[in-house]
Amino acid sequence: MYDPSAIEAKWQAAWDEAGLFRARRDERPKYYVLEMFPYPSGRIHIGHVRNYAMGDVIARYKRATGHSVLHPMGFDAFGMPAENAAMASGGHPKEWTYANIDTMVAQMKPLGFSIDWDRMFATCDPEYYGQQQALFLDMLEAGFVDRKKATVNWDPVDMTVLANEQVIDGRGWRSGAEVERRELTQWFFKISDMAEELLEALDGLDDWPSKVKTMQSNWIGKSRGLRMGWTLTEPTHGHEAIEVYTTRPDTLRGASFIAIAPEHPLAKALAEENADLAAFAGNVRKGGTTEEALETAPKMGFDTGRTVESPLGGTLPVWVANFVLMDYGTGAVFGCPAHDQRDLDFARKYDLPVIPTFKPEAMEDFAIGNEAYVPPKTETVDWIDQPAGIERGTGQQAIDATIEWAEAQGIGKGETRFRLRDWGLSRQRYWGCPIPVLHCEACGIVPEAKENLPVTLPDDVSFDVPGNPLDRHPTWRRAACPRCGGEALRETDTMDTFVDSSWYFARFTAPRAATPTDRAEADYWMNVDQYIGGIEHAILHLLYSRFFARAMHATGHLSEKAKEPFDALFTQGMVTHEIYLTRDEAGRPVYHLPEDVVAKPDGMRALKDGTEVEVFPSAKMSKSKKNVVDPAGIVARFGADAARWFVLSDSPPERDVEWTAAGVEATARHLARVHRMAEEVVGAEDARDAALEREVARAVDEVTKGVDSFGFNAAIAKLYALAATIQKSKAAPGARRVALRTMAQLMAPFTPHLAEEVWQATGGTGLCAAAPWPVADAALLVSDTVTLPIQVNGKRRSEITVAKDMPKEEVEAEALADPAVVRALDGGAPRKVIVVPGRIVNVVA
RNA sequence: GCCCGUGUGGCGGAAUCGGUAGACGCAGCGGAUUCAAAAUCCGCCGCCGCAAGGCUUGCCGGUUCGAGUCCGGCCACGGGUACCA
Repeated sequence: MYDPSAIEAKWQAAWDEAGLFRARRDERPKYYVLEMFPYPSGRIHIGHVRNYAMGDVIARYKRATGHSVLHPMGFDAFGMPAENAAMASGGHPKEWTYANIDTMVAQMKPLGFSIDWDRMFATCDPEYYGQQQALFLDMLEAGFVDRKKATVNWDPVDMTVLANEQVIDGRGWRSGAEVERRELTQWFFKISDMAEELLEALDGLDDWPSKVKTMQSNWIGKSRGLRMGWTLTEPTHGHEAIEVYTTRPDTLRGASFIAIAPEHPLAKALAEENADLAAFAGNVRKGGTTEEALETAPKMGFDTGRTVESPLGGTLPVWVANFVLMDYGTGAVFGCPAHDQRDLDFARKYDLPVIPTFKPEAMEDFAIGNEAYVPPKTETVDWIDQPAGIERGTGQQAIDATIEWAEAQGIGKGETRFRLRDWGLSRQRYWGCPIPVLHCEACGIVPEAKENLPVTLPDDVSFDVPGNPLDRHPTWRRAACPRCGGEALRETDTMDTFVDSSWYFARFTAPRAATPTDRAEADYWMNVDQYIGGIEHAILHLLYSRFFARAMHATGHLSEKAKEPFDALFTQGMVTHEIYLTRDEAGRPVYHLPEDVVAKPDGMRALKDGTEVEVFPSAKMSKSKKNVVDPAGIVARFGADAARWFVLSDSPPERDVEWTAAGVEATARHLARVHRMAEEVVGAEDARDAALEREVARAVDEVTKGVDSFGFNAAIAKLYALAATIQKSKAAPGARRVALRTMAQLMAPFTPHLAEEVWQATGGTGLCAAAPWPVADAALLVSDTVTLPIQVNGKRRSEITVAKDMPKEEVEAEALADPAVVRALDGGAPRKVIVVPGRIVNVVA
């Protein structure tokens, strides 16, 4: 009888006792596998199970192939939800967070992951964030840190800064007030200084998904363009010209206006004497700071009445426009409506000229309607009075030629720019790592002395009023200036939680060290050989970690090779589930948990009262839609092995997987079958069977390849097939016993507890988790015949089985003699016969 | 808006290099066992068609002896968009 609850606890205790999962530096090659650590939201969900099951497959497999494995776990424990919980129910973020961590660890341990729990930490442990402060001070000293203005979401009613997700349709989530953009002085990491290096090093990341590299490359956004000054017809407020940067200098002749950001110094100066412009600027400041909000906002402009001289003759009007951002380039652009949709919309709205500078190759009648003409820069077009003299050529040729021309004319200068902006790390929040600096009246901004670290968060805070509790704390801010000893005030900004997650992988190599890293440990364990996490982290987290690893190398905390900290990256998909809902009297949706719904012949019904339930297609599990599955319940009913096997079985790891009750039940049935098969051969003497040995060898080969290449679903499919083969085999019990023993090893990364049970029942020595991975006998994998499909005109008509090394001519003759082929040819002679050895035959009639 | 993905039977999905589309699993159907049921075991199972055969990988077009796979255009859905993590 297969009883997961009994065997799983037993084997977990056995592994613990053997200390199998404690990472040790020894003579074996090391392997560091890491899953992105979780946020302690309350309980683990089935998506976590899938993520850690994948890492555990790798960890157990690598251990079996003779590696010394580091497989740690921790918690990304600072962040907004803890403060939100404190606001909602009056607790303290610290208590909430640590209680959640306890719950989640208690949920994870029964799943049997081969984690070195001794290394666990949370980023909100003073031991961790104190080292983060030390790291920050080293980075400050090394010139990686800056202080400058940044734009934030300001809630004018709550008088507080809002996160982007707290801005809903341009309004504050609590106050409902219209949010406005406001500039604050903030701390920054100078990641943009590293843009070129972060871009170029992507090339070396051979084991990263190319989509992630493409996304990062686009995010960094290297571009070559032209920077030029447009002379104001009349100098004003100390401005003689407007500096503009453009990546499309080839469209210079089509420029019909200059647009500057509302925060541009010239716009600000003009607004001081023009109430209408000031009102306009105030108006366009409304709304959130996200790129999406800015890009999709209706385009608005204000004509300043000023003009600039065009280097090509004539003058252009100067507008203030909401779609020009001070953070990008110079805060000013020229508008070329003919070849930019945004500029065209703007020009149509405000009746500005639309001047084409090129048209499709060899086209006579060409006019711009309400759609800008924007062909790829690689397409050849005909140019109209192009200043650099191009007549027919690609956009890229014209861009290069125009930059050269502009430099020769002294109009402007070619310039390489990056889209990547510096990383603003200041947060006006309590539950984060305090930035360890002081503001001293005498000395200015002074770094805290390292011996005073950690700068810990005060516990006596309240969340009944909006804003940062550190700001209003009666005593916490006051401290002695480390330089002059006088009175100083602590910085009350805390760090972005992305800082916490940008070096935790390094800390795992020596989680209790008195410095951020212990170089001997870090040099041994780094890099992370396999990193596994969600695609949602493709850009920010991974880019910030790459930056941090470089900064940590520069400050002596990591070696040269760790500058790219993640050798291989795998991005896994989500676990989804159907959504069940009924309606209340007012027609509002009422969501139901999967366990509260039952399938009846005529559809889904609510368990409580039998009401008919509407079923919506699977979507990412979310608490609000109640389409969540709690792993604790699954483990209790079906066992950890069933949960682990199922989340990996049905879908390729990089894709989403749909959780279904039927699926996990089928898994449980299969695992029970395997258990039964092992019981049947207990006590048999080992025996041999050629057919079984061949099948086992094939399974070893395919499962190994599957595990090596993240084809977990394919490996599991093969394990299903192997179980069926063994079950149906007429071979002696002893031969099945041998086959099952190897199958236990192949199953061990997926269902480690059941594997131990089968291993023991079939006479395996010691723990299966400690046994070396099986190797397939190459001689058993080859076959001397091959079956070839035969196509006629690309359609499959027949197949033939021939010797593997049969010459092409003989294969062709045999194929043409095939009755089905003769019939398909209908007496006609083949025009051509294509024989792809070992693959296919195609007869062209 | 912009960047990156994904789209294959009733369902989840397979097809590692351009070479038999639908492995494996679910659901369904038929049978064995059983007094009966559960459990278990065996078999069938893309669509249309009595059959021969035809059709079929989101839609439209292209390259090729041959396209789920490569190219172009569209549609839908998902991720990211710098203060959610």
